[in-house]
Amino acid sequence: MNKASKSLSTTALPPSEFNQTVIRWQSEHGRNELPWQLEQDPYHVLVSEFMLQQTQVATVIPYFSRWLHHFPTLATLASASEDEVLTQWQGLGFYRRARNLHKAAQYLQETYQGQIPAQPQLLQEVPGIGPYTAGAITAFAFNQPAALVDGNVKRVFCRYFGIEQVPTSTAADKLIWQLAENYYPEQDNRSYAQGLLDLGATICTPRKPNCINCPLRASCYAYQQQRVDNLPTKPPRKTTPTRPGHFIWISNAEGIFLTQRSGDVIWPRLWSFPEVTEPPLQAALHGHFKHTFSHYRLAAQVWQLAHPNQLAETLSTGLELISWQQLKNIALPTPIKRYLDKHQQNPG
DNA sequence: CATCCGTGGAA
DNA sequence: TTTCCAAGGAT
Repeated sequence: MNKASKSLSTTALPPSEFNQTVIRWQSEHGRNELPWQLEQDPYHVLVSEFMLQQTQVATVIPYFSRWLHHFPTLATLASASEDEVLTQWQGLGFYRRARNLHKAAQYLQETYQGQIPAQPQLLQEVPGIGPYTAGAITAFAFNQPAALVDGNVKRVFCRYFGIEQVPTSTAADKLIWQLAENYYPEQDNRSYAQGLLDLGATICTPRKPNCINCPLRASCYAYQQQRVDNLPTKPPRKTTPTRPGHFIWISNAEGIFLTQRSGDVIWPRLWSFPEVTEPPLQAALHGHFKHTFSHYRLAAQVWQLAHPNQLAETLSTGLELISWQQLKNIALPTPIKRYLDKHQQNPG
C-alpha cells in the first residue's frame, strides 16, 4: 500500500455503484436547464466552458446569452475581430480566455472545418483548452467517456475518499485525476459529469455542506469521520499586496483620450486611461479608485495634466480620442468603465 | 512548482 | 470590512 492510498477511505463504493448513484441523483436533483444545456450544440458547450473557467454559473448566464446573440456560430466567432470579441467579453474578467476562445474558434475552423473533436487528447491541442475543459467538452457536448476534474470534483473527492493533501498540490492533483479516470462510466458520462459538478455546487459546498441530502453520505469518508469541515485541507493563506497605480485623464467636449493596453499585462488589449509609473509633475488629482484583483489590490489615482503637451514626454503608448458615444463599443475594464460612468457627467 | 490573470457574490 | 473562492489555463 503506497503512501497516497494509505489515507484513503476503505468504505468507498466501487466505480460502477459510485457513478450509478451519481447518475440517478443527477436525473432527479441536478441542474438540467442551464442555458448551455438546452440545445446539445458543441459550440454552446465550448463557449460556456471557456466562460465558466473560474467563474460562477450565475455570473456567466447573461454573458452566454449575449454571446450567442452576437456570435451565433463557431464560424461567426472565428471571423470576428479581436476587438469585437473583447467587447462582448468585457466585465467577465480573465480576458485571456476571450482571446483564447477566439483563437480556438479559428483553430477549429482551420483544423477540423468547424467541427469540434470528441476526444480529450485532440481537444487539449486547442488554445485555451486544458485537461478539465477537454474532459468537459467530451462529456457535455458528446456524452462520451472521459475524466474531468474541476474545483467541485476536487472537493467532492477529497471528502469522499479522505484525501488529506492540499487539493492544489501536485500530489493531490495526480491522485484525484487518477481516481477520476477510474470512476467515470462508459455510458451516460454526461449525466455523471454533470452530477459530480452539481453535487459540488449544491450539496458538497465549501462551507456548510448539505450532507443530509447527499446520495453518497453513507460511504463518504469525511461524513463518517466527521471531517466534513476539515476536508479538503485549506492551503496556507497569503496576503494580497496593495499596489499604487497612476492614470491620466485627458478629455474635451468631443471625447476622451484612451489607449489600448498591451497583450501581456493585466487587462490585456482592453482600453484604458493611459497608465504611468509615477505621478506626473504639474498634475492635478482628478479622482481615485480602488480595485481588487485575484492577487493584489490596486489603489489608483487619476491625474489631470496642467499642460497636455507634456503627455508625449510621459507616454510611450499611442493615444486615441474616443468619442463619448463610442465608449460603449470598446472593451473597458470594469473599474475604468465605472470611473467613466461616474465622471462623464462632467467631462473635461 | 509558483505566479499571473478579473470579477462578483456570500458570509 | 475582510476573506473566500468560483465548470482553469498558460507560462
